[in-house]
Amino acid sequence: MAAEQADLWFSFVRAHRWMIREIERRLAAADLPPYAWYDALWGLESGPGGTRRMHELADVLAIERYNLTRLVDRLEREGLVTRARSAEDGRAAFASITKEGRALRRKMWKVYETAVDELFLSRFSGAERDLFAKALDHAAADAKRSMEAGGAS
Amino acid sequence: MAAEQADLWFSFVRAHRWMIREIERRLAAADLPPYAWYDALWGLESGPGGTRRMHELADVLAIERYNLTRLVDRLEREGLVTRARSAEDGRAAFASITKEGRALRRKMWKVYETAVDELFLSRFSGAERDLFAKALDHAAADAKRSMEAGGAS
DNA sequence: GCCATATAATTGCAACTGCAATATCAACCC
DNA sequence: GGGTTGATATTGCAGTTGCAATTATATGGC
Repeated sequence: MAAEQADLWFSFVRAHRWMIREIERRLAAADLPPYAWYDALWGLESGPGGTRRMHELADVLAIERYNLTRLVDRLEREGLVTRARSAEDGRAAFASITKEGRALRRKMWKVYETAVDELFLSRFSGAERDLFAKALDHAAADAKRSMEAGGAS
Repeated sequence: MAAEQADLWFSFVRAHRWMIREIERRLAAADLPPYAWYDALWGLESGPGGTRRMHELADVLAIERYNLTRLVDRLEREGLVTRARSAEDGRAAFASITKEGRALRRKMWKVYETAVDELFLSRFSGAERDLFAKALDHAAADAKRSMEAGGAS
């Protein structure tokens, strides 16, 4: 906004904000839980046997561990996820998706995918999708690296 | 994540998350307020005479009005913004950026811009920036339109 | 084995957000 | 010109997030 050059960044932020808001609205309108639940359920379902260690899941989701703890609390309360502790490493905790969790994720995916396809992906050609996905992955990796370097100071 | 096709979307979300986190980290490391303050300050500074109506500012920032009310509360408490009510329209409220607000925004911009340039924009060529920004603006407009249509139901 | 250090998960508390009122005023209509 | 409708800004409350501990366990040096 201040510099002509930064326009892409501000378009990026704006697009993200509107997309998330509209996705949340559609999920709520279909009586489904918020977007974050989908992410967590898919993070588990995509792991071996529908299970992941907490800190690994936090990494996959790119959220903080303490927030994951409480997100999993909520999912557990709804019977979408179960928790277990490791025998080998007493510190480790695992979360697993349940049958109900899988069913809910599929239902959410229908709404979610439709919105993303219709509002977002339809704006890009196949080649553009590839190109931009690569650039964004690089940016994410850079930011993550910078976080880890700077955060450790 | 679930579909190959949706990869651009998930790259988009991941990149956004890491970028925001890293920007917040750098701001905090420089003893500066959070990212949202920058947005609000710039939203005001870019308006006529550094002033905007509340609901207009909420629109520019793409945040909810009640959140803006409280964000402006915080900014006002720090002397970065002043509030005034309209004489013509008793409902209207205006917010204006102060000298201190402008100074702080400039300081934040240095940190913010550096991060965005270094981590994000550097990943795109000039032509890509244009192309991508346009596509994102379209997606944002679509999502906004869909919100307004669906929200009114 | 014992201590210092590191890692994993969690929790307490303060700050922030979303949703559903509420208060205030404007505009329209008959 | 009084009553209904609509818009603007704000607030109460419940839910969520971030930060700074806290608890529990593992690992490496000696």
